[in-house]
Formats: sequence, structure tokens, C-alpha cells
Amino acid sequence: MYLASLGKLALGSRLKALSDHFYGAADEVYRALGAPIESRWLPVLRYLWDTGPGTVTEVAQAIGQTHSAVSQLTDKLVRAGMVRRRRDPADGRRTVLTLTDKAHGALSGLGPIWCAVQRGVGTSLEAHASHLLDAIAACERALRERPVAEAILAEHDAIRTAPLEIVPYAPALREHFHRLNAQWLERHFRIEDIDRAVLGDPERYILEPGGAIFFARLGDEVIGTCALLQESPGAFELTKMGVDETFRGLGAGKRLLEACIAEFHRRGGKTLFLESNSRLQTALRMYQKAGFVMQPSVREGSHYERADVYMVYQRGE
Amino acid sequence: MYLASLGKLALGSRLKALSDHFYGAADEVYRALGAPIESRWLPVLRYLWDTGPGTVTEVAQAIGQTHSAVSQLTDKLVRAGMVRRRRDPADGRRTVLTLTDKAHGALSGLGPIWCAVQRGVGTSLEAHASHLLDAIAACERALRERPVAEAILAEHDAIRTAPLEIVPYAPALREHFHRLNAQWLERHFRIEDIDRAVLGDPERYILEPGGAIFFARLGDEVIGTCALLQESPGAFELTKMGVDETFRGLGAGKRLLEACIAEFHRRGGKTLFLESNSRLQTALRMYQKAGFVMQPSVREGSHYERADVYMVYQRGE
DNA sequence: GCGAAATACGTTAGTACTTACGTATTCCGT
DNA sequence: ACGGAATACGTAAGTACTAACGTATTTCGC
Repeated sequence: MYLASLGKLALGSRLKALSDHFYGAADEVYRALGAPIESRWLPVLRYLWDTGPGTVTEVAQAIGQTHSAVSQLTDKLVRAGMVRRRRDPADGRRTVLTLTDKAHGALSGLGPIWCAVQRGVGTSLEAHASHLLDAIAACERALRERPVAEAILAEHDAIRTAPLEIVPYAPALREHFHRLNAQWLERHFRIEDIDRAVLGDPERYILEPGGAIFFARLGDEVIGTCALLQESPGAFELTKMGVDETFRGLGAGKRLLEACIAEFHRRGGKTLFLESNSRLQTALRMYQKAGFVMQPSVREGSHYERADVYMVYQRGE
Repeated sequence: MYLASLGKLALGSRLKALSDHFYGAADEVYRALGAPIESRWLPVLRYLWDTGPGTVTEVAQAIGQTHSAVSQLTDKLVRAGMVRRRRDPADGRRTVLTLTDKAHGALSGLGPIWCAVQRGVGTSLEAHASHLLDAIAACERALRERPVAEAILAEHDAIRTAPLEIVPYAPALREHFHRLNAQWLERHFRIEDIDRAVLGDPERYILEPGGAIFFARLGDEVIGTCALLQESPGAFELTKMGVDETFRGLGAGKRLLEACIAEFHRRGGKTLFLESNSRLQTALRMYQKAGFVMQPSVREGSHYERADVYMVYQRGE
């Protein structure tokens, strides 16, 4: 699913879709069993059922909606004969909502259905349902304490003011080389033996044969890396390009690519190629813009199982 | 929050609220930073940006919405000058959506904002954000394989056909006594020392002093329990009433209560009381209906910290 | 005890979708 | 080659909300 690849950017859309799915399923069940209620009524009806008559604002706060929403929903419930509106004699501003006898009759027959919903969701989603509920509860709590918008703006400030720089390999950065590459390998593919070797000892597998490794730093954070591997004298492979998922879109990949190409020229390389996978469309477009040209078939004797794209750098772009 | 107490029944409502929250936060950020887009545009714009021009249906499937929604959103994007509609020359039915130069310019400047969103949501919600994403992905997958509505209807069928019966204590049921009580204790309070003792060895603490324990079975499952404890000769306490959360609403609690009261009479008891907590409104209403009357103050020398309600059974109801 | 502020609620207008439907265009079997 | 089925899309109508506003009623400060 495409939305999943957007990560936290598309949280709203995915939550909405899930929400609609559950509402739809509930209504399907109510219809199939002839229950005289709709899924959207449930919070109001259950609240009045559980805690007795209540005012519009009280109900609205309990179920996390605006008083207008409750008021409009009440219109429908009154029309359906489930709820009565009464002026509060003690406070003329308030409207007290009360379940009618019809509603009491209807709701008391719904026990088995609600029970089936609880259990059916559980059997259909297994443990994921509880995980989802737990995650929702945790997020509701966190959002009440720390507004997201503020946190995002603070992050934006930090990102904008921190300088983005490309630095060459240093032993202290070895673990970052592993971390940044493991991230995308694990997400999209799996770590092959050759990856494990190279990521574990980049000095031996990349630097000693005459290659180079660069890192992108944003302030104190190491957010990306890319390597230039000398395959044979004068023939270089661009490989192990990885940018932290949460730092994509800052141009770190492009800067790393430029640094590698410059290094390739500085060393008087003759050919520069790369192998990649067609799933990584964003990366492929970046390679193309930098001057790599798609080859008609994969490279012979490729190191990687996942390689289904072979690109070669053409000097003149 | 009231909705949380409804468990899986209110999943739709809570997901919707969360969804709206994230949309709102995103829009707040876009406004604050002067970004020329809205949160609802993101899936379409990002799709076109990531994978190039696409048809209405193609976009709709990728972002999980109807073609109508995409078509109407396209109207807005065209009006905003971000997207162009073009007839597909190869297939006159299709409309190809393309980003305008203006959109390309706008989107290429949004990298840092999207990056800030990813990171800001992460810092605000900490690990909960990833848990939520994982749970969403897992549920999306599960829902595609097993429709919830069917699972619910199957559960309903099983519940309706299984007989609900009340049975007395048997050693094989001891673990159920613990399980059913631990469930509500852990959810609402904490397990006190006296609970641990009684739940661990009900034969010694309840049966031997002249009490009784009943269980509610639904088919093969043990779904509830309740105990009658002889405090002093002729004085009984109703205690340890617990019904599995996913089996509430089937009347098991009421049946257990009736069984205990009948047993109290059978043993010629003089007084019957219970201690509870004002948070357990549903249970209190059930006790009231069964003939228990709220006392003005808590019982002297109560066993429990959590007790703030004291009720005494009045024969005549 | 009186006027301003706060509150409670309903109404209106608007948004972001959905379902249902109508109209092109293409596909496909004969 | 042609008629019906499938498809692609747009439009209309409806739903479930929210935000904004208006109008009662109550509360509060002095």
C-alpha cells in the first residue's frame, strides 16, 4: 500500500480509512441482525445507558465531540424515538437527554451483539486489535500533554538552522554506516551475506581496495551515507547509499551522490556504475538526475540478489 | 476518557478523532510555515510527485479512496494551480493527472517540512507513534484477509446458541476464579494483599469458612464468577464478582448474583452486604436492581482500600 | 442588585468524504 | 463488425462531522 510508504506523513488518512472500515462493519452487523441502531449512535446511546440522563455538553465531552455534533445527533435520535430532550429545571440553559422506554428496550436486547463485536474484532484481528487499542490510548495521552504541531515546528526550526555537511569516513562513524544501511535493507529487502560483511568492516571491504565513504551530518546527527567501491582498477561502484528515513527530503542523498562523483573524478576513475532495485523509485530518479543512465539489462556477475537495475554514469550527463 | 471504557466497540470513533487531530496538526504546521498546501492534498500530490503522472483510478487505488474523492480533490487542485487534467491519448476514458510547474516548485520546497513532520510526530509521541503505525499496518492486513463483519456474525451465532449456565465451584475452575477477578482488578485498581490471598486459595478463604463460589459458563468457556463469603455466622459478603470483559452484556452478572442470593437464602443467612467502588457504575446498578441498598457511609473495618461504596441486601427489594 | 462575562445550546454554512447514477470509451465474444 | 459488458470518470445527493455565530440563561465581580 502506497500510504504506508509515507510513514507518519499519512497517519491521518490511514486512521480515517480504518475508522470508516470499523463503522461500516458495525453497521453491516446491525443491519444483518436487525438491530434498530446505527454505529454512529453508539457513543451517545451507550453513555446515556451507562451513566443515566446527561446534558448535551456532558455527553459531548465524554465522547470527545463538539456539542453541535451531539445536538444534531440528538435530532436524529429524537426522530428515531430513542431519546427525549428535556429542559433542566435547575438550569434553563441546559438540555437533559434521556433514553426513551423504546431505547431501553432496544439496548437491553443488544448485549449479545456488543459482546459479539468485542469478540469478533478480537478473533478477526487477533492480538493486533489490543495493540491498536493500546497504541491509540497511548497516543491520546501523549497528544494531550505535548501538542504535535508545536513539536513539528520545533523540529523544523532545528532542521533549518542546522548545517548539512558531507564528511569523509572516520572510524568513529563506522556504526553509523551499519545503522543507516541496515535501515533500508531491512525495510525493503533482507541483509545478504555480502552486506553483512561490508557493513561490519567497511575499512577492509571499501577503503582498502581504494574506495571511499562519505557521511551526511545535520548538526550533531549523522543522517546519511554513501560509498564508492573500486571494483577493478579505474572501475568504481556507487553503493551503500542510505539516508535515515526521518531525514529524507533535505537533499542529503543528492549531496552525498555529488560528493561520490567528485571523488570518482578526483581519483581519475574510468567507469562508474551502480546496482539497485526498481522498487526504489525515488533513488533511481535521483541517480538519473545526477547523470546515471539505465542499462537494458542487469549487470553480469552482480553481487546482489536484490539487484534488478543497472545504471552507468555518463560523464556529459 | 469514556470511549476507552467501551473497548473495541468505539474503535471507529476513537480512530476518527485521532485522524482529525493529525490532519489538524498538519494544517496548523503548513499554515504556520506558509506552505501552499493542505493536509488532505498530500496523498494525491505526493503520489504524483513520487511516481509521476497517473490516472484518477490509479491514484485512488494507491491512496485508498474512491475515484470520486480523487476527482473532486482534483477539482480543487486544478483551481489551486497544482494539477493539470489531460485526456489520455491512448485511452479516451482515462484522465491523466500531472503536477504543474508550480506544484513541482512548491513540493520541492516542502522537504524540510515533511521531514519535520516525521520527526516531530516521533518526538511528540515517542515510541507510541511507531506502535500505532505497526498496529495500523497489521490491522489493515488482517482486515483484508478476514472481514470483521463476518467474524462478528459468527461470534454472535456462537454466543446465541451456547447455553449460559451457573455452576458451583470445582477445583478445576480455580484458575478461572483468579483470571476473571485479576482482569477487572488490574484494569481499574490494583491487586491488594487480601485479593492475592483469596484468589490464590479460594477453598481456604471462601469455601471453608462456610461460603460459596459460582461460575458462569457459556458453552465451553468460563466467562464469569461470583463468591459468597461468610464473614461471621449468618453474615455474608457478596464479593469477587467478575465477568470477562469480552462477554459483558449477556446477563451473566445478573445470573451469578441471583445464584448467590439464592444460596444466601438457602443457608439461612441473616445479613448480606457488599463493598464496591463508585467507579463501577454498571455493577452498582445491577446490585441495586437485585435488592441491594446503598448505605450512607462505607463499612467500618473494610478489607479493601478501594471500597468507597457499601450496600446491604434488603429482602423485600 | 446590576451589568459584563461565562455557559449552554441550537442553527447555519462549509468540508471531506461516500454512494448512486449517468455518460463516454474500450474490450470482447461471436 | 457489432452489440453487450466492462471500465473510467464526473456529477449529484447525502452523511457526519466542524467552525462560526446567535440567543438564551446563569454566574460573578463590585
